[in-house]
Amino acid sequence: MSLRHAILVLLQDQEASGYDLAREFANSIGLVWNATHQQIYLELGKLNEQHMVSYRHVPQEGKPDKKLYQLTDEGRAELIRWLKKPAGPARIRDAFMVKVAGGQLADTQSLLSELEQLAKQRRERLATFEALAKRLDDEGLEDNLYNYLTVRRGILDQRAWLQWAEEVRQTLEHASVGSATS
Amino acid sequence: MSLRHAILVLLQDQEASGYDLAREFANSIGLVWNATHQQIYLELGKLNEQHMVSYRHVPQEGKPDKKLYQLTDEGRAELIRWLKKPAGPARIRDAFMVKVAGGQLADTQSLLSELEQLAKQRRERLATFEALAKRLDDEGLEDNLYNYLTVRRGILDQRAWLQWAEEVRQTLEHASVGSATS
DNA sequence: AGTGCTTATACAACGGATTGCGCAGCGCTT
DNA sequence: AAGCGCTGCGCAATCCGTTGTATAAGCACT
Repeated sequence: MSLRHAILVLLQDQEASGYDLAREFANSIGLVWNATHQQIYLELGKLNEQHMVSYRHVPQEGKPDKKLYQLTDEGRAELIRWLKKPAGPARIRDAFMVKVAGGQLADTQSLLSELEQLAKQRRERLATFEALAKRLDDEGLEDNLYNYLTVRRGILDQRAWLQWAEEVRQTLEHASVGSATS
Repeated sequence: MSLRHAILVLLQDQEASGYDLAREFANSIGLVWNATHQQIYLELGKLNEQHMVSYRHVPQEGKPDKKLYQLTDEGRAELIRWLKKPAGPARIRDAFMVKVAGGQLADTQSLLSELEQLAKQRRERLATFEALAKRLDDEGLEDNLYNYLTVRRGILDQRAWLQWAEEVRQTLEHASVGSATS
């Protein structure tokens, strides 16, 4: 029930279009809360009706017009109210992990190749986050404290995942050498 | 769309009742895929209709009767089919992280106390997982390989989170000393 | 005696989320 | 010239998920 609050948090720093938000949900914030563009446009509509956000229409050439949304005082008040309440428990749906848990019935090779593919994505993300963390650090942490901490979470998460992936790789390669050498 | 497959994975090892599964979803598997009991009972009903699982009725005294479900050949086949397809992207909804991202507007002290509360839970989980990993190791990894790897994921995840929490604690305590000493 | 937890299953209602479709034009590649 | 991908918005249907409620009995605590 707090996609709305994730949006309000994003709008706290800068005004943005639905499309901008969708991109942020696909990258940075997406690691913590994901949403598709349909969901976002719908929620922006509701937030607007409830006077939590307002928008100005920006005509563009070559591209479709856009609506730049910003927080209203009421939106900011709602956000502050929400921040005071304890957060609900985190929910995850990680299909790959379910596959690992059921690994006995799976083909080890295809599991390993999927693992490698995911590891590649994680390495890229890690690089992005490390660059971003450095930039925020250079700009001065005082102004970017919470962004910095969020990015740090991303970094530690990627590293932990990659470390685990390395363990899995070694374990499964040994196991497959030991049992099923074609 | 793969709560069903998570259930099939759990039933792969042993027959279980809906209630048993609900407990597993609240603990081990819940870190990777969460579901409530209503969802589970509903899905078991559907899986039964589709002949992916079967059950035997077990009368009990003092407690309500239960249905012990097990995988059918068709269920196992479906699971194998699913394991071959690449897994969909992981989805997360972590409200606390959204709160951290919006931390500028929050009360630092209440954020820190919520952090400490979550850290406590994570430490407990970590201890449980470490004990479980040790037990699986003692029993022989060959038989428990995929369970072991899943538990390892849990361990590394808890450690990474706790490390981050420590960073946050230090950062925010310094910051609040620097700026807002009551 | 009353309250609340545990075991065990299940329905109903609502709201949130995913999927599919549609419009519209620009720029790049094949 | 056709196809693809990006920017940008949006509706509709359906599916998934959460919350509330119900039943039923035993056990522990107050």
